[in-house]
Amino acid sequence: MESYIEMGKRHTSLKDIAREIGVSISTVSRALKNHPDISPELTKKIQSVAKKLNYSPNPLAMGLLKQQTKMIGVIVPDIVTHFYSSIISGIEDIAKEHGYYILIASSNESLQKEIESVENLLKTRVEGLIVCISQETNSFKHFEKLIANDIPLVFFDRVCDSLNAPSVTADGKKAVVEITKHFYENGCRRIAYISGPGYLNISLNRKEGYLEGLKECGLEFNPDLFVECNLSPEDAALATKQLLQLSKLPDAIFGLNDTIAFAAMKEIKRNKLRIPEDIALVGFTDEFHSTVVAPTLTSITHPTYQMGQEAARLFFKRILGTASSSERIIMDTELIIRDSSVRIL
Amino acid sequence: MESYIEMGKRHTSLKDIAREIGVSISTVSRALKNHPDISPELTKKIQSVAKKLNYSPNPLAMGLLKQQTKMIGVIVPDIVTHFYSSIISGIEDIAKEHGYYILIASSNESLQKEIESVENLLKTRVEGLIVCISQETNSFKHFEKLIANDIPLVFFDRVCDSLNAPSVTADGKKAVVEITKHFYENGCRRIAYISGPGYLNISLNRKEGYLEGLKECGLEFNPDLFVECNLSPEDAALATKQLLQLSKLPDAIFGLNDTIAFAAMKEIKRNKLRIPEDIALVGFTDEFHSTVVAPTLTSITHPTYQMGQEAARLFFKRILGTASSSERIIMDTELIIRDSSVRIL
DNA sequence: AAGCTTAACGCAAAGCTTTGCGGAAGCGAA
DNA sequence: TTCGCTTCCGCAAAGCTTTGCGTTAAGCTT
Repeated sequence: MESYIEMGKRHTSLKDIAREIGVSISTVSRALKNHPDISPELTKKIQSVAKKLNYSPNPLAMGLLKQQTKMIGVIVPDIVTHFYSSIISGIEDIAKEHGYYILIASSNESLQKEIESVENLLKTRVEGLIVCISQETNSFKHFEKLIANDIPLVFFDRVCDSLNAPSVTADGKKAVVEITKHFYENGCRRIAYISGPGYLNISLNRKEGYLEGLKECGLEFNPDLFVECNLSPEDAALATKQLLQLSKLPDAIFGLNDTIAFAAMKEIKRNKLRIPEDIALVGFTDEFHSTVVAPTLTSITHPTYQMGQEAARLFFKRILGTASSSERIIMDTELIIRDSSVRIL
Repeated sequence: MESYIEMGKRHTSLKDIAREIGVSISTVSRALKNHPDISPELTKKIQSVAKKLNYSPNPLAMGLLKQQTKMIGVIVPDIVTHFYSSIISGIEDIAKEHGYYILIASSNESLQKEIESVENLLKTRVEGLIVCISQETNSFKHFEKLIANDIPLVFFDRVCDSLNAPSVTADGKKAVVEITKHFYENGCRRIAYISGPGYLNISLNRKEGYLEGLKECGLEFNPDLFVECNLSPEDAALATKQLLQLSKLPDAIFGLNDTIAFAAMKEIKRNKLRIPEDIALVGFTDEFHSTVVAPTLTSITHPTYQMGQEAARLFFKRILGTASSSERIIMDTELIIRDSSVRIL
C-alpha cells in the first residue's frame, strides 16, 4: 500500500491523514481529541498515523476559525537596551505559558514609527498590545483608537495616565526620595537632576521624588540644578556640560536613567573632577554594566523581568475578561549603593 | 440607509464591504486591486468604502491560501545580551523590508530548549529559521530534519560547519592573529587564551588564530596558557583563577568574548594585579560597556547589526530561490585598541 | 419480522481571500 | 429579429479546522 502523502509538503493536514486511512476529515479531527463518537480502534489508528506523520494543527486555520491569532504585539523604544530586552523576556515567558507568541516592534524613540508599529501590528491581527511609549510620544490618538475598538492594551514603565488602560510602573517618586536622602547623608547639598522630556510620566514622577526629597532634607529647589534632556547619551553629555559650567558646581548629580548617568560620568571625568569626592553620581535602572564601570555606579534596580511578567499577566487578565478596567501596578525598587555616591565623611 | 457593519467586530472583511455596497465578495476583492473587469465607478466606490471601514486583508486567510505566514523564526542563546539584540535588530529591519515579521525564541544556552524552540516555531508555521546555536549544542539532528524537509535555515555567529546551510560569521581567526600580534608588540610573551566549549566554531576559529599568531610571533604554544570555560561569568572567573595560580603568570589574556574578559578583569583586579602593566587584556565582541569599564577594554568589534542584516538577506535569497545552496559570508572585524592592552614600553 | 435505539461515522458550513470560469446583459451588425 | 461579441460581475473551489446535524447499519425489543 502506497502512501498518498506528497513529498515536498512541509506540513501534514487532517486531509492527509484522512486520505491515508480512508476516513473523513471530521473523523480524524474527532479522533485526535478522543471524541466518544469514534470507535477506540479507529481512534488509536488515527492517532498513530498522526504521530507518524508528525501532525500539528495549522494555526492559521485555527485562527480563522476561532478568530484569534494567539499573538501579542509588543512595542518598545528599542530592543538593544538591557532594560527593555529584560522586560521582553518576562513578557515572553508568561505569554508562552498561555500558548501565546509575541511580535516585537521597536519605535526607536520615534512617535512616527510608534504609530506605524501600532498599525502594522494590528494588520497582522495581534490580539492586543503591550507597550512602552517612545520619548517623543505626547499624543495618544493611536492608542485611543485601540481602546475605542476594545482591543486589549497595557502599558509599562512609560505610561499615559490620561488613558484608561492597565499599566505597570516602578515607584519612581519613592525611589528618588531615597536617592536624594542618600546624597544628603553623604554630605551633598547641591543636588542636581538631569531629567528626561517633561511630559513623560517617568520624568514627572522622579521629579516629584526629587522635590519631595529636597524638602525632607530641608534643601531648597534650585532651578539651575534641574536640566532636561532627551534620552540620548549625546544630549545627556550636553546637559552635564551645562551643569559643570555653573559658577557654583553641583556636588551630586542624579541621572534619570543609567544611560544618562554613564554619559555624565564620562563628562565629569573629562573635566578632571573626581567621583564621588567632587560630584557624587547616581543612576536609575541598574543596567548590567553599572558594576563594571569605574567607579561602580550607585543605581536603582527595577525588577525588570518581573515587570514584564506583570505586564503580561495584566494582559491576560484583560483577555480573559477578569480585569478591572484599568488596574495599575506600581512596583517597588531598591537603591543599590556602590562607589559613585559614597563619601567618607 | 443603515450600515450593516456590526459593532464590536475588530476587523473589516471583504464580506462586510460587499454587504455594505450590495455586490459580491469577489467583485470587492478585484476592485481593491484595480482589476479591469470591474467598472471604474464601482471600483472607486468600493475603494472608498474599504478605506472608510479601514479594511486590511486578513493575513490568516492569505496565509492559508498562499501557504505562507510571512514569519521567520529566530533562535538566539539569549535576548538580553547586546550582541544578540543588536543582530536581531538587523534581522528585523531586513525582514520588515520584505513584509515579514520575526518570532524570537531564546534557548538560554540550553540544547533542550533549543530543540523545543525549533519544534514550537515550526508548529506556528514560520517559513524558516535564522539561528545562533546554544553553547551546549553538539548534536544537530533537529536541524538536519529541517534541511531534509527543505525548510530554509541560516546560521549566524555560532554555526555548524558540517551542515549544508548558509551562514554569516566573523573572521575570528584573522582577528585573533591580530590580537596576538598586538600583545606581542606590547611586550607580552606569555599570552593566554580563555576559550569557550571546544566544539563551537567560534572557539575553534579563534584558537586557530591564536596558534597562527603565536607562530608568526615566534612564540611556542604552551598548554598551560590555554583554558576552556563555558560562557558564564562564573566559569570564566574560575578559568582566570586557574591562570593566576600558575607558578609563572601569563602577561596577557585574551578572552573569547567580552563577558569572559570582564570576568577576567574583575578577577585580576581582585588579585591586585595591574592591567595592562602586569597582565594585558583583550576581549571580543565589543559590548557597549567596553568603553566604560576601567581600564577601558581593548576588543574586537563585530559589525553586529550588519551581521543580522546579512543573515536575513541570506534567508530571503533562499526563500526566493536565488541562493546557492549554502553561501557562507565571513565578515571582517576590527581591533579597537583601548587602555587594557597598551603598555608604554 | 417490524420498529426503534444507538454506535460510528460523513456532510457541510463558517471563518477570509483569491482566481478561473461561467453567465447575463447590452450593443452593433447582418 | 437574432447572432455574436464585449463588458461586468457572481459562483465556487481551495487552503485547514471545528462542530451541529444527518445518515447508515447493526443490534435489540416485542
